[in-house]
Amino acid sequence: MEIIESLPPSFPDNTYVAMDLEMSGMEEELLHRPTTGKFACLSICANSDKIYLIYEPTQVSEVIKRLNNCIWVMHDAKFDITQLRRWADIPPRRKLWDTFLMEHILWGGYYDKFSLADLARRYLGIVLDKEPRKMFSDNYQGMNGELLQYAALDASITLQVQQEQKKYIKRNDMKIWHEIERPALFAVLAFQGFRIDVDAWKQLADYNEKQAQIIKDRLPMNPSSPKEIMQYFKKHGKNISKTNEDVLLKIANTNSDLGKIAHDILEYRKYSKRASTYGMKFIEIYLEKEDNYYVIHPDYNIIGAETGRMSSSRPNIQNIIAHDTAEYRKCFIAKPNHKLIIADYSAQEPRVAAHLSQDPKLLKIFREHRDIYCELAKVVYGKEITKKDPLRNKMKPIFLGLTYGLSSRHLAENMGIEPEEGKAIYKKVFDHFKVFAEYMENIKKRKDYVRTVSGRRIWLNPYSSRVERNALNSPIQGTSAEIIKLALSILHKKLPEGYPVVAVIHDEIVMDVPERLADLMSKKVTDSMKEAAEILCPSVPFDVDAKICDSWGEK
DNA sequence: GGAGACGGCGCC
DNA sequence: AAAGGGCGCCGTCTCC
Repeated sequence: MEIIESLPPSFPDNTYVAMDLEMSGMEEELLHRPTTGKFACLSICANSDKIYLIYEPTQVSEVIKRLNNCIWVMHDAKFDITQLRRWADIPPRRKLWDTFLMEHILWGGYYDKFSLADLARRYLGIVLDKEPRKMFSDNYQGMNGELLQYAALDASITLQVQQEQKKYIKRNDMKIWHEIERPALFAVLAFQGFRIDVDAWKQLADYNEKQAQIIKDRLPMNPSSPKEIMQYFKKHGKNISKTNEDVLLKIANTNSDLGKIAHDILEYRKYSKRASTYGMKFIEIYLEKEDNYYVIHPDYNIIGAETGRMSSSRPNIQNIIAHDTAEYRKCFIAKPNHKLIIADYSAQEPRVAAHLSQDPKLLKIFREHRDIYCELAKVVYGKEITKKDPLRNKMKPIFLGLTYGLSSRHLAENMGIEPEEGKAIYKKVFDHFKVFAEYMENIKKRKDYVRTVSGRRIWLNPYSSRVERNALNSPIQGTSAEIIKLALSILHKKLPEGYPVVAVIHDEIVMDVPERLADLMSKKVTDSMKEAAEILCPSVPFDVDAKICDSWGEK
């Protein structure tokens, strides 16, 4: 391996060129933000034996310029591009190969590890020593011989992995990359910060911390310890093997001393969850000042789940409390003189299921824009109900449950009915939606892989007890994920300058736009979401609800 | 003292 | 007969 400590030349057009950026002194919690750390080096490699290294960030823009017509190969390009944009203009580009995302497209569900070291071992039989990386984070003293080797090797390995991956990549995998994942990557890179009402959040954090402490003080054990809870209950004549909400709620409903304890533990759990997961840490670590207000920028993982769903972390914005209270989402607000647009698909997964199964009765319901849950009530109870009927909410878990293989027994438990009744409900639903039932029966037999509508493979583990449920659910969840990703990128292309998306939550897009543009932007996001669904699931119309609000917590 | 598993629970 | 699909984060606990 020859290391050349200088700028790379201009390679011929469409040369695969691996790049790997090393940063020093990055804060662990903020690896996804261009706000901490310093440029250490960039290694560039078009031939795995010859690596160019630069140490000066001032040279980044020249490198970018010289390599503009090459196909960039990066392992987790989201990180490198986020950081490199501190020193050079890098618009969305077609000529990009992300070995990390490509590996997910190829082997989602098959492997569960996707680091460069994992890929090096899988494809090249090389065991990478990740120890030297620590020298970039702790106490960085500038480049030395060992670090130089390490940085150069990463670029070389990335290129070699890409060359191996290429042998497995089929035409359709490239289509998924170029039409779904790569555009979604650049859309996510363009997300803007989500403003937070810091004072309101702090007040919630304070309050819940205090409440949790009050209850903890009067309990005879550490209520955060399932072990201690079980020991305590055993000592008082009640054997339990789990201490989750279902179990404790049953005890809490008995009129006894233990019932009071169980009730208190559940209360404690509620407050302490809010004080910890949604507490001060959320505020202290991730806040960024922007003009005279504060925003957060979560880290979106483009393929966060094996199904293709995105995930979010640092902080996870996709699990902010929504059902019990709106006060948390009310802390997410529009910027000064702006409005939030909250747009979500109505019954996205049932529509996807209709498209995948081509069940004529399901298709008819959606084509006539009827409400799937009201229709379900008709099928199950023979009752015509309106959207306001409380029965409608009871129907929701039925269809959702079906799509991930919920057993009739658990369905009955959730609905608070007898197991036989649960069974009867399933029978009625399957008898009515016959083609859907056949689709489910067929797909759950698969043991190798299933596909989404784009043709993405999701590998199954035939030895897992979940294999049937995964087979049922993955095409539906995975297709839904593709729809929202495509919607994000269609919207991105409509708004290349200043893409005002601030969050995406599986079937929902949140934008923060100047008030005067609110109606226009609301239409743009709605149209983009409908177009995306139309492209991937053309047999079903998708309805989108869009609201213009001041906070995320408004109904 | 740190890593990782686990129980638990927030969301879609 | 049968752990309800997918995540990330927290505190606890075990192990090294």
